[in-house]
Amino acid sequence: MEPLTKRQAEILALIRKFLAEAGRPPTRAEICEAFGFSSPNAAEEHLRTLARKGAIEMIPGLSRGIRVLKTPRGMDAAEPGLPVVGRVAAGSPILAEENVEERYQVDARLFSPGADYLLRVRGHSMRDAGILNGDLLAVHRTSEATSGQIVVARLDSDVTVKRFQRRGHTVRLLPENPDFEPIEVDLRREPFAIEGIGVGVIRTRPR
Amino acid sequence: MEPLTKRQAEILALIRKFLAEAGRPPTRAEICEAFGFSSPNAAEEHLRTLARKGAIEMIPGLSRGIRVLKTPRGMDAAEPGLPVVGRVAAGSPILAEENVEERYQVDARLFSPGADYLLRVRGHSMRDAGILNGDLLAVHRTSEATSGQIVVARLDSDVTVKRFQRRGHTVRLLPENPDFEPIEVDLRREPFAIEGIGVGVIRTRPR
DNA sequence: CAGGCAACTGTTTGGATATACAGTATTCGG
DNA sequence: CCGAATACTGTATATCCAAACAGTTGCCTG
Repeated sequence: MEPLTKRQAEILALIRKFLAEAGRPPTRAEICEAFGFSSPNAAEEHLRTLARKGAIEMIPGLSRGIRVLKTPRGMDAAEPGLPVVGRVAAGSPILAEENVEERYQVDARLFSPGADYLLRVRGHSMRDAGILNGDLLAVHRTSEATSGQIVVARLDSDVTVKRFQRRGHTVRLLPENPDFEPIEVDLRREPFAIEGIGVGVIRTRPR
Repeated sequence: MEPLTKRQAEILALIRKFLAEAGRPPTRAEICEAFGFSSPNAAEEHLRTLARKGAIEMIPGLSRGIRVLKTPRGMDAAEPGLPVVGRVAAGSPILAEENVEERYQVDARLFSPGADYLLRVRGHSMRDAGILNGDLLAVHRTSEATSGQIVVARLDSDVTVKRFQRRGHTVRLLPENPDFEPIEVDLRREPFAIEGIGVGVIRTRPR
């Protein structure tokens, strides 16, 4: 998005505020009133500029036909909420369309660092970490992890959730359930990638 | 709010949908188009009825001057999201202002039945049910529970989370951790009330 | 069976709104 | 110093829109 001048940013902020408080986009006249303009054309030209720069969309002929488009960062404001990723097809990117089951609107402030998606956990290997079969793991996308963190890892073509431990060329993926065995990966010989780190859990039904 | 007829509920649903998808309230004409009406007066009369019944507000003279008012259950537009209840002061209602730490916007569709608030769980007595110290328990407000459900119960002036079991005049509150002892309550002699049932869990940091 | 209500059709009107056109002042890069 | 862009004033107008008025149909209730 092209950069906005200070005044243009003020206009955009007003549109957002109006939308949030009144539940409808402002008219040219209402923008004028808010800023003290005496001509509706002042508002009209600001709107045209904002539309040209990609900040808003104007629907011709409609009253209050203003739409605020995506926010500067976080390209995916068009699809609000966090995507729920189920079984990940072998070889496909984790957020590929085919893997997304649904989207849930969840407050970003809940997790830090912020969650990028929710992964539906299969199996009981993380039971003792309080992550049960069917739970949604809130995942922050990153390829870096430190020992002790819970990671979403990709092995060959399998995606798994385990506690991460690294020693030199060896990565150990530790389950949190004595019934399961740790996985050892030799980074020099086997494919391995971290898809993200666990930053939270959402369980949608009680146990 | 006065009950709506089927048709009126459809109109209200359309307004909500329009608002969510287009980002602005519909005009009379747009309502007509959506339902196949050939007279704007059909929409006008529906809107008047909805306004009279308290479902919407109409601002006279303004184009698209429709506001959807609070929905029947606990989520009013003024205070969006679910309140987080921390330590509950003895004797005070669980949702009293002083007990609410914060509010988080969380998609209502996540839980069924719907969650009314989030209770911050203290202690480890429900560890084996995957509810850890510091977790947020999503609670559906009700005073009824069936055996086996996880309940938020009030004993004397203490609020606790346990698995519910009832036998005649006796209620047993079962922890999910062998280090803790079950609590027995004789309903004829001791104060006891169910505040709600657990419908989900949110953990905001990994373990 | 009369009367009320829900759910429409059809028409009209004044005010609300978007939008074009004609100017003015200021700033800024070339 | 000139042209372009920003940031406005002021005026005008076709169209959008809310809202009123006059009917119709079917259903339910007393």
